[in-house]
Amino acid sequence: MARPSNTEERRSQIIDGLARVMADKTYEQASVAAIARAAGLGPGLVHYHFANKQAILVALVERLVAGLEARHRRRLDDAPDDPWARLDAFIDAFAALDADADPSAVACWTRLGDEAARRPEVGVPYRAAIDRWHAALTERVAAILEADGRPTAAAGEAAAGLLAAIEGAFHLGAAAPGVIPPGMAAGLLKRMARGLLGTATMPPADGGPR
Amino acid sequence: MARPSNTEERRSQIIDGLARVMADKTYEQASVAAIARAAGLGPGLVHYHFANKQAILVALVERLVAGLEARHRRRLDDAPDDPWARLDAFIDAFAALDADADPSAVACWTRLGDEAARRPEVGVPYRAAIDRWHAALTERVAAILEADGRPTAAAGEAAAGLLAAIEGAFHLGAAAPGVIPPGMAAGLLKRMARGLLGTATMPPADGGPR
Amino acid sequence: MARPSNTEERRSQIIDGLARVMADKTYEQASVAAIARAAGLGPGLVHYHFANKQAILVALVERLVAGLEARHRRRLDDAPDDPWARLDAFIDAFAALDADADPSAVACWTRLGDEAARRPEVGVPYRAAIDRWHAALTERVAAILEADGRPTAAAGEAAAGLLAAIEGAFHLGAAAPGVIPPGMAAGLLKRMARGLLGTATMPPADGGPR
Amino acid sequence: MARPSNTEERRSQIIDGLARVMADKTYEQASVAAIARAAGLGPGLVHYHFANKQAILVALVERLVAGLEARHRRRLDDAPDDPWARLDAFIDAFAALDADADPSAVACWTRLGDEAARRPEVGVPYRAAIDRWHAALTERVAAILEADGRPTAAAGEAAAGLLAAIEGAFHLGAAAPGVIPPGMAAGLLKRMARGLLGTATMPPADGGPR
DNA sequence: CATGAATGAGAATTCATTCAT
DNA sequence: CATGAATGAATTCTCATTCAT
Repeated sequence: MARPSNTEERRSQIIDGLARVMADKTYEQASVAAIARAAGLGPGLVHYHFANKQAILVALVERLVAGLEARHRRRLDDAPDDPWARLDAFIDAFAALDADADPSAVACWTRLGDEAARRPEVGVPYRAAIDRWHAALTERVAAILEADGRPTAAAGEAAAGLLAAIEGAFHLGAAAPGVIPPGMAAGLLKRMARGLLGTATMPPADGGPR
Repeated sequence: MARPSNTEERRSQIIDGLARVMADKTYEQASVAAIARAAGLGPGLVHYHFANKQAILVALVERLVAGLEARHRRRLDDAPDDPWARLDAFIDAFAALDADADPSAVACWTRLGDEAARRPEVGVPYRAAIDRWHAALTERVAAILEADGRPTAAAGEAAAGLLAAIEGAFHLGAAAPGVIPPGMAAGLLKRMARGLLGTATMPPADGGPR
Repeated sequence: MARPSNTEERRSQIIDGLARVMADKTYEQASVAAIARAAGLGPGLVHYHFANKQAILVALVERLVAGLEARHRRRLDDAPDDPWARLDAFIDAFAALDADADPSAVACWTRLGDEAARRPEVGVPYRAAIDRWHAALTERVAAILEADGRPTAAAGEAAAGLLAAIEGAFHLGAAAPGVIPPGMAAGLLKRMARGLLGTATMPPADGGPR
Repeated sequence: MARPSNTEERRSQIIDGLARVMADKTYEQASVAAIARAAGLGPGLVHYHFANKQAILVALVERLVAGLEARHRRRLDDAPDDPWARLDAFIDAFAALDADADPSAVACWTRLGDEAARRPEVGVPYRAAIDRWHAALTERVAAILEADGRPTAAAGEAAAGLLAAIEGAFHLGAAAPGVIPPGMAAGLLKRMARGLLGTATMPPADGGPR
C-alpha cells in the first residue's frame, strides 16, 4: 500500500526552484524559503530531500553539466566526420546559448564558477566537467593539427584558450549585455579558433561577422 | 588643533580589507566584521567611513578599474606606434595578470561581474569600464583593419570577442586553476586576435605557444 | 497531518508583549528581544509572525482601537435613547479608563499619537480612528443641539474640543499621575461638554465633582 | 588673555538643534550627530557642553517651560484685574499656539510627556511645571468661584480638567491636524472652562465658536 | 574650546536548519 | 512524505560616548 516515492520529482522541482531564483539572485541571496516558494513547496520539505542548501547547488551543477553535455552529444552526432566540423560542434553546443538553452541556465552557470572556487563540494563536479571539456577540446584541436601534419604538443593550451573564450562569452553576456550582439558569440569563437590553429587548409568560419 | 583627517587612508585600508577577504570568500560571505578584521580596524569604524557595505564594493570596483587602466596607459606609452603593438599592449595590460597584478585583484574581479549584474550601484561603474575598454579595443581593431585596407564595420564585434576571451581567461583561471598554464594567457589571446583579424600582413604573435 | 496553525494566537501574544513592554518604555526602547521575552517566545519567532517591528505596532493600534470601540458599542447599547445619555456613553467609554481598561493600554495609547505622526503605516489606522470618533461625537453633539432647536453648524468644532479634552485626560494621567484624581476624568469631561453646549435644558452631569 | 566663554551660546545652539530635530523625529531618533548637524557644530562638541544626550533634553524642557511661563506672565500683565480675564490669560498663553509660539516647540512638547514618564531627570522639571501650572489654574478657578460666593473645594479638580483639555489640544493638533480648526483651540477651551465653573455671572467666552 | 576619528555595545532582521504534528 | 512553526546564530548598521590632536 506504500505510495510510490516521488523523491526524484521533488528533487527536480527544488533544483528548478534554485535555478529560477538564481536567475536574478546570488546563491547566497537565494534563501531556502525562496527556493521552496519558487518550487511551489513548503520550506520544510526542502531539507527532507536535500541534506542542506549546498546539496541543491551541487545537484544544479550536475544538471547543468549534464544538459550541456547532452547538447554536445547531439550536435556531434549530427556533425560530419571532419575535424573542423567536430570542433565547431563543440563551440555551437556550448556557446550558442541563444538558441535552445533556457536563459536562467546561463545566468546560473556564471555564478557557479565563483561558488566552485570556494566550496569543495561544488568545486569537484564543476572542475571535473571543465576538465572533461578541456580534454574533449584538446582532442578536437589535436585532430585538426594532425590532419594538417603539424605537431600536437600545444593542443592543450589552444584548447584552454578556446574554453576561456567560451566562458568569457557567457560572463560578458551576463555582466554587460549587448556588448556581444545576440547570436554572434559562436561565429566569433569559431574565428578565434581558426586564429589559434590557423593554416591555409582550414575552412572559413561560418556564422560570424567578417 | 583638530586631528588631521586620515579618511582617505582608512578608506583605502578598508577597501584593501574587502579585497583580501574576497580573495577567498564571496562578497556576501565577506562580513563587515571580517573586512574590519582584515583591515586591522574596529567594526564600527567601517561604517564611519562607508555608508554601507556595498559602498566598499563600489570603491573596490573603481580601484580595480583605475589600476587596470593605469597599467594599460603605462604599456601604451611604452609601445611602438604601430597598430598591432597597440593591440598587444591592451592584451598585455589586461591579461598578464600573473606578472605585476596582485593576485587578490584577479579573484575579486571575477566576482564583480555577478555583483554588477544585480546591484545597480556596482553595475554602473563596472559597465562603464567595460564599455570604455570595448571602445578602446574597437579603436585598435579598426586601426589594424584600416592599415590593411579592409572595411572596419565589424571592428566592434571583433573587439567584443577579444574582451570576452580576456574576461574568460580571468574566470577560467580562478575557477579551474592550471587549465591555462601560468603566463600563457597573453600569448593565447594574441593569437586569437590574429585569428579574428588575420591576414598575411600581420606579425606573428609573440609569447604564446605555437 | 501538519501541525495546526497557531499564528493568530502567537500574533496576539506578541502584541501583548509589545503592550506590556510599552507600559514603561518608549516604542523605540521596546526592543524586539524584550518584546519576545515579554511574550515568552524566542526572538526569531517574532519576525516569523510579523514582517517587522512596526507591524506589531500597527497591530497594537488596531487592537486598542477595536477594544475602545467595542466598549463604546456596549455602553451605547445600555444607554437610554436620549441625546445627552448617548454623549455620556461616549465619554464613559473613552475616558473611564480606570474602570475596566487594562492600564497598559492607556500608557500605550498616549505613545501612539507621536508614532502616528511620524510613521504613515501607524498614522493611517490611528487617524482613521480619530476621524471616526470625531464623526461619532459630532453626531451626538448635533443631536443635542437639534433637540434644543439650535443650529448645528458648530457641532464639529465642539466635538473636536471634547475629543481634545478626552485625549488630554489620557496624556495628563500618564505624564503627571494624580493631577486628575482617579475616577474623576469622566465627570470633568461631562461638565466641560455641558459648558460647550450648555443651555437650560440640559441635565446635570453625573459623576463629576461639583 | 582667556577668550570669553561661549558656553551659554553653544548650549543654546545645541538645544535649538534638538528642538529642530525633534520637530519631526522622536527623541530617540534624534541622534547626537543629527543634533550637532542641526546646530552647525561638530559631534564631539555636544558632549563637551552636555554630559549626555539626556541632559540636552532636560535643558529643552526647561527652556520650553520658561518660554511658556514668560508668555503667561506677559498676558497676565496685560489682562484687566478680573478673575475671568486672568483665567483667559492662562488659556491664551498656553493654548494659542498658532499665534506667537514657534511650531517646533509644540511638536517637542507633545513628545516630552512620554519621555518625562520614563526618565526621572526629565520627569522632575516636567512634573514641577505641570504642578506649577495646575496650582496657578487652581488659584484662578478658586478666585472665580469665590467671587461668585461658591465653595472652592473642587477648584483643583476643575483646574485639572482644564489642564487636560489644554494638553489634549496640543496632542490632537499634532497627531491629527485639522480636527481642531486653526485658531479655534483657545475659544473652545474658554467655553469648556465656563461649563466647568459656569453660573449666571460669567461673561461669554470670546473667540470660540458658538 | 573644537574637531572628527574611534570604540563597542546593542538594534532589527534574515535564514539555514530542526522538529512536532 | 508534508507542513509550517520554532530556534538561535550571524549579519548589517546605528549611535552615545570617548579621546587624541
